[in-house]
Amino acid sequence: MPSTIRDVARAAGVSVATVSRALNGAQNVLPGTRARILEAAAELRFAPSGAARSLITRRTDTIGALLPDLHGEYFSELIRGMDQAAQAHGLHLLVSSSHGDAEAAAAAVRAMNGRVDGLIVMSPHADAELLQRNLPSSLPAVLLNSGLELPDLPNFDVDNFGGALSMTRHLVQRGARRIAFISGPSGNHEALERLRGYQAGLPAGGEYLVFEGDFGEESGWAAGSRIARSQVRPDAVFAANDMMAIGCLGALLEAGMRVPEDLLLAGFDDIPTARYVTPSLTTVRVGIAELGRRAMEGLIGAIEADAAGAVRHETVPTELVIRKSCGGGEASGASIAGKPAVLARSRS
Amino acid sequence: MPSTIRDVARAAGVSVATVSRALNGAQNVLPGTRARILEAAAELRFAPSGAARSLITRRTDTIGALLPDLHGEYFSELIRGMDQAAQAHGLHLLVSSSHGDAEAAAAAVRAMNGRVDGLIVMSPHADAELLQRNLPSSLPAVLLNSGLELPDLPNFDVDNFGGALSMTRHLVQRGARRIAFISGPSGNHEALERLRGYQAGLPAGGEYLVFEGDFGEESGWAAGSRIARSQVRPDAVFAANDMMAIGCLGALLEAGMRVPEDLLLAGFDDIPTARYVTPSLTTVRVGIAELGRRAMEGLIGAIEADAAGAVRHETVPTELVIRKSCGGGEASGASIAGKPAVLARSRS
DNA sequence: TTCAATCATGAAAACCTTTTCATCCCCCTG
DNA sequence: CAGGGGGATGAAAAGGTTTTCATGATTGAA
Repeated sequence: MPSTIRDVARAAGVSVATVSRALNGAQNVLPGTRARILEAAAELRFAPSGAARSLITRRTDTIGALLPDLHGEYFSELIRGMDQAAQAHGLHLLVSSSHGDAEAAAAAVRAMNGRVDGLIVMSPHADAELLQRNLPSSLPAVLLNSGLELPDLPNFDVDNFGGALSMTRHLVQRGARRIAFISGPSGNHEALERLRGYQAGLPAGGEYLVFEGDFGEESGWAAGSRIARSQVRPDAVFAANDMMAIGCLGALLEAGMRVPEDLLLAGFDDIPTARYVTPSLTTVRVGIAELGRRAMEGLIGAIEADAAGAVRHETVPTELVIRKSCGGGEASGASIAGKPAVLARSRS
Repeated sequence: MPSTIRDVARAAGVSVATVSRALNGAQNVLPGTRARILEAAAELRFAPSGAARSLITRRTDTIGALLPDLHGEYFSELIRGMDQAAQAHGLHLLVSSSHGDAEAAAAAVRAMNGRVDGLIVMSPHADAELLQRNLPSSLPAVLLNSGLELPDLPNFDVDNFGGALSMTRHLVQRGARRIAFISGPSGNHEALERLRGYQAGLPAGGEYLVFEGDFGEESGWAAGSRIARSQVRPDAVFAANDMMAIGCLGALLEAGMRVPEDLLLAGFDDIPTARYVTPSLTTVRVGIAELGRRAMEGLIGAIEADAAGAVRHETVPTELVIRKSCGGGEASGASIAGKPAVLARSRS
């Protein structure tokens, strides 16, 4: 059994109140007393029980993050950004993931009660009604990439539309006339925004040419095969994320096509791998860690302000990263160790 | 203010004890009573306070993970594996990272007291003495990749030695005579084990040829440049991790060398990117998620057994993944969407 | 019909800390 | 010298839940 504040008090010959004061750095305790207490605490290896403390304090110094998944570089970066901001404020991070259905998501939300001071929610199942029903009214929360416009919950997302728009225009500027788009899963909000951006970026009269994908590498490969075989080949392919672009690249190369000579190729996200494929992949950089950091900062702000006149909606800008797959960018060698080049910054 | 069990009791016209019983699924409560309570709880959006509950229960249903960093695919995978196992047991995951020095690591350990039921520690600063001093004696813990042999703490690590040994032998078998090794940071336990494996795998009289690295891409590039310029060039390079191998590859290609025609190349870890570089990278696959999962399972076992006659030390085996950078493996196209081929499995 | 046993329910303790309020001592000032 | 003020300390309440023990009722058996 771990030692309690009582044990320390007894050992130091003072009351528990004094121990609490000494340990929490209150000034009104005599230096001698404090020294005695500190020594006793160290001796007994005392560490206050977080549970008891948060029960009375009503603070847990912990932020919960509800994520749909933990797979891949995207979430790694997201967690890193969130943790960084949390750490800067002396907070811990409690992650909860893979709640496959709405029921599990609701349970996850409820399970956070009394364990966290605030919640970052990123879940396809977290619709307005579910949140309203399960989120304890007193628990501050922010949404991530939700696509929801809730009156009482701030939302943080990426400028998917603006990024896709810039990229499409860039491809046009590079001389592409027929630009194909490999879409993400149809229900996905981010995928839809990127599709909208592509559409908006096409020149007047430009052909709208969409292949369905699901953000997975395989679906990119499938689309690539179809593109390679098509009668009138597009002269550029823009995939809604990097993994599909990479899959597509594999199919194109296998079909004997050359990138970027025969076809320009672009992705979205700028996952680390994008720099290392051959040819290196032109893409839209999303500050994923930055997104996580901002969401965390926003949440912390909401917690502290309490009566939050805070930000309601924040969109993280994107950057075009031009590499060899669309004929631009760095030399082959440099592309491996070099930093990504920044061409344009989307509207924020 | 969130509603408490008291509010529910009042609303349902019963005592708090009965509410507690009903909500926790005890059998000794009349169906009618239970229904009334459930309804009242839903109405009030009641969710029990985790803090209060763990105070009395002495369980938090949370496992803490102390990590040195969150950067890169390695930790993403590790967290995923840990979370997967935790979730399977209905536990949450509390991550804590980037404690730069021993002091911060100690503080992080102490901060976990009363917040978690167990601790997974992976920290270069967590030496035996620090742990002994700061780990509450009652808190179950396991070590990850520590290189420490502590009598009372189970340790989980990867078979770094065996993996490096297999890879070195494989290179020899492919005909390599002069095999260079790019090492990891000198203080790092894993790096040392891999170096040992390389050394052990060299044929009798084989030349010991080590370039210093630090696990970063840049250091791999630097080593690659030196190798390309060297008088008597090695005919194979084995890097202690994939990032250095990739950096090395860039330098070699820039120097006009061909891989694998002029030089075989191999890495260690099998990070996702390894499949996508050109030529695809031969490497040693480490089941990172598997490692995380096992550590978590081991910890949970220790918690439940309590008087743990449990596993003291577990080493996760590695697999050789043969790709094109050493002249073997899949065709170029298939290497992008295909699964990694497994050649050999290291001793466990 | 009566006694015992079973079972649902309630009262209250326990978990461990922080914090308020009261107490006490000492020192300073009038 | 007396009174007051300030500062260190202690006693006790509060926080929300689970759990033990007691109580009362209902049911079954003798």
